[in-house]
Amino acid sequence: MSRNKYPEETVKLILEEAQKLFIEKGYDNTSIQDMINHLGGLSKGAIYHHFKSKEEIFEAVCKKIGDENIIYYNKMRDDKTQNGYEKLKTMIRSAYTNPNNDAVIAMMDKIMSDPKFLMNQIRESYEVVVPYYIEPIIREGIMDGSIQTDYPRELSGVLITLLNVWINPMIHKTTTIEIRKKVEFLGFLLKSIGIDILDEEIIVQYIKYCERYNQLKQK
Amino acid sequence: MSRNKYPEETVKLILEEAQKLFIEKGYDNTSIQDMINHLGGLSKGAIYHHFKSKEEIFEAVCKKIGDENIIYYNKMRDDKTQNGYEKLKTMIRSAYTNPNNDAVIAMMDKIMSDPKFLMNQIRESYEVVVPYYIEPIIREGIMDGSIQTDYPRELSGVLITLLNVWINPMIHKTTTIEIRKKVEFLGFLLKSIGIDILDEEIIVQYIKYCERYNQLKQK
DNA sequence: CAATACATACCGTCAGTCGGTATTATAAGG
DNA sequence: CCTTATAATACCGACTGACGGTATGTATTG
Repeated sequence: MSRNKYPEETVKLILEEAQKLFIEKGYDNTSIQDMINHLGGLSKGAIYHHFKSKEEIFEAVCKKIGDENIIYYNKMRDDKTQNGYEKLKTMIRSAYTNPNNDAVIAMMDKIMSDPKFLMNQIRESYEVVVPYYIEPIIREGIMDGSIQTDYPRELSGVLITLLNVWINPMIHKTTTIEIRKKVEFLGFLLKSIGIDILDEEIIVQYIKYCERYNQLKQK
Repeated sequence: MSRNKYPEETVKLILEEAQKLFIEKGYDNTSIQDMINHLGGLSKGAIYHHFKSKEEIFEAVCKKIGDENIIYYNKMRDDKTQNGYEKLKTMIRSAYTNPNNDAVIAMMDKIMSDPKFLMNQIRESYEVVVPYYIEPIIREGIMDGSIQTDYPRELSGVLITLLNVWINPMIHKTTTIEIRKKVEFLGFLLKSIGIDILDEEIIVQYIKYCERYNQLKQK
């Protein structure tokens, strides 16, 4: 391929293809040669001109995915029409209502089954999502009186951990019956520490989401 | 090396060396050649005679580590001198009082920093530790009246998740001040759902453990 | 003599390198 | 303002060393 006047476009092409392949086949099973084959004429030298290692490509892809999510997070956090309690609810719901189409579920599943991506996801939730989104929303809820707690930071961490890890069907496989007990218990737990936020609507939506995931896995 | 009359001894040697290297350098950075170099004369053919892949060696090492832990878990679970509540307390304590020597802390840290090992650890806690140890102990506590809950399974999962992931200094780096708030909140949370189990003694021990870990990390 | 426990040479694949080339940006001189 | 020399950049593609894994052979055990 001939030299591109705007190298960012080449970088963008590489990252898009890398993301697609990483999600499709996992980090280890995607080779640089794979990327070259899908990039129509672009050479190995080109890739290594823009990135110094496969690892650096991985990190750039993670950042790209993170940046895309942050657009939605910002919208939710800065929404003037909702109070803290409502925002937190929206935030929780967003974890499994956006991905109601099967493609996104499949993508998430691939990501979660790759330890490298999963660890990145967990770390990012503690380093970005909690301090810049969940905690500020809870603090807003404290200010406007819609949430009561003395531990906004810790509550955020626990909430994210349980949603991301414990209740995540992609990490811990569960049957439909177990799912209901788990999410009901989570509701009871949150209510016990002052946040009555998992209503029947959210619970039902979440169970539906898990069931859809289990269906997809069986095939 | 000449043929060994007792091949299990060769297998044991390989696994011991593999475990040492995996922990020291991580899974990806340990090569089969590394193992050969440390196994004094044993060849690649020997390794691949006993294991069909590097992945299989990894799984065997994980099983080995798991089996070693299970000995301690069995002792705690089957101890006739303690009731359910006391056993659960012992179980929680064991996570950070055994490893009071720096070598074990360093080992755990290495394991936690390798996504492959970490995922294995999380999965095993859900598939083995919860159903065969934590949940039975909590059920015993319900029977003998020392623990009150309607959700023994879910409570076990939440407990393990928060101990293993959220409060784990090796996953989520925290300062001494943050540690105290986190563990206090965890105590409050558990108390709110009916298990008043994190007393001042456990809290202080845990903080000491984290501080020691942070000291080791600074060097 | 059959099964097992190894040794060794070898293979394909991979991430990464390096010397080279073509294109663009920069800047000096007319 | 336009040319021209020079430097910087974008990219090529053959090559390297290391890796996981295999095939074949050999000595030892049962």
